[in-house]
Amino acid sequence: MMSPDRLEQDNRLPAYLRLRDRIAARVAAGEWTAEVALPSENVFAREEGLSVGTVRKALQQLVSEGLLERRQGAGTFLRKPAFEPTLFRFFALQDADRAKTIPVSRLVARSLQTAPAEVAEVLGTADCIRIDRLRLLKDQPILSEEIWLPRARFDGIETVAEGEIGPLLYPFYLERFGTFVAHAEDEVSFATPPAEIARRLGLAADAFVAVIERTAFALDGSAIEWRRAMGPARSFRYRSRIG
Amino acid sequence: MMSPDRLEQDNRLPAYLRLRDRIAARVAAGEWTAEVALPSENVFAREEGLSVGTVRKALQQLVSEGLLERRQGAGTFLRKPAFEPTLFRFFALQDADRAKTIPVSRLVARSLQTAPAEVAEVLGTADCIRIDRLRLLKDQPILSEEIWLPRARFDGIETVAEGEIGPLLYPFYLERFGTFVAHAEDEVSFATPPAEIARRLGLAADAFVAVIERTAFALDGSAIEWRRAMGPARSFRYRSRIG
DNA sequence: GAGTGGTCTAGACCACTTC
DNA sequence: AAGTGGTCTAGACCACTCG
Repeated sequence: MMSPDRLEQDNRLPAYLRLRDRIAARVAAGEWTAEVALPSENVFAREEGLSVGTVRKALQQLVSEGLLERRQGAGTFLRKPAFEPTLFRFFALQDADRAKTIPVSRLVARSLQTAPAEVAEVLGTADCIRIDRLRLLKDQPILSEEIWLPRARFDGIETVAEGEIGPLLYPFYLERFGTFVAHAEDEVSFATPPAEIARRLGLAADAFVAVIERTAFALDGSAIEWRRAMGPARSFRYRSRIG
Repeated sequence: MMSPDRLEQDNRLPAYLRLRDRIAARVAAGEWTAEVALPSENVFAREEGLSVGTVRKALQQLVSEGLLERRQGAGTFLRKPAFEPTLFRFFALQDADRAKTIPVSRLVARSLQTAPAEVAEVLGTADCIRIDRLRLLKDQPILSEEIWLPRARFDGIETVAEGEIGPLLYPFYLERFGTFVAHAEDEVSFATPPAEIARRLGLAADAFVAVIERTAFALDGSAIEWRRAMGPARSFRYRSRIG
């Protein structure tokens, strides 16, 4: 209707799923940036030539995926902080105030690299960007991260000024590359760190670290990020909700 | 309609939520045990005096909560193995076949106890049953668990024959006490174990263990179980899906 | 008070499973 | 062929937010 030139995949998916994708794309394109309301159900229904019930179903899909939030009487809004909460689950928030003290991020290195086989298999390509990042809480290094991104999707991120990126990567992915992280899979384990990592974290050579390996996925289910984070085992806490 | 003597809480919740609770209660009561279909949408609608759309919404709630599953053309079914998958996330399945080798469970001790303050606060009572359990894979102890249950809900579980309980507790909670574990919150950390636990696990005194502290919740959101599990850190893997 | 999302109804047609 | 759940429509009324 609106843009038949960019029809994407119209392979007979239900109307509410196709609408979901269309709205997600417009969100990613930055059409309704801040905390401004999206069009109402009725407006969407008229514009898209669908019934209100179908529009509602599409919107609620996006709510359940964390992209939007709806407030009765007020409207439908972006949920920019989406996924932020999950970033706090790594750290031992043993501060007196376990407030939202976002750890400071310091980019140690960024470069184009050929991903190791394990990573390339997950991301579907070996043509990658690697980011090494150190995260600190109160000047104490608490996490050393190694992040792999497919170059096709994140081209140029290796040269973006560090100040532009901010402490949280997922909001930046959305704003800059239109890529929304819909879900992720984590795997936590325990190991002795490589010497280089131990040094970065200020640990003894025979210390132990917790290891979090994460694969992040876009709305369409494709893997868009692989990362491995290591932090001192003693102060490590990982929170998770099941079910 | 059917049993007005047990009206529970009719505090003006939406009809579809009240129906959800009614169906969940009947499931818990064992009304449709095996892999037999539940009544169809139309039957429920007629019986409950609601429209099909409302019945559908209640059923889909239960699907999203993991109690039921629906198959187009076939019907609506119980999902007994609910929550089983999450029980495998603890273990390093480094076997050649990473099949569903359920670890063997051995009950070490069961007794009525006053719960420590930390646990009592979560469960809402200090009048508890404590279960100590050891889990083994190929005769190797891999997890030592300390489980706290509110006595009001699980009275008698401390004397049930061990053979009746089986290796998985959550299905047993459902079958015996009508308590469905709807979700849980885990917290993973690493520590040096108490001497007693180290001994049970066959570890050196200065070894590291992974610690999983879990609170499990019923459908109505009340906490029904607290447990702490410890296992050798080196062979530990914890998988989690976010979002 | 106008507009929003939340609930609920009463249908229709379709895709699928089962017999 | 009959019955099931999945999609979609076109309304209704309500609870809530906001100007």
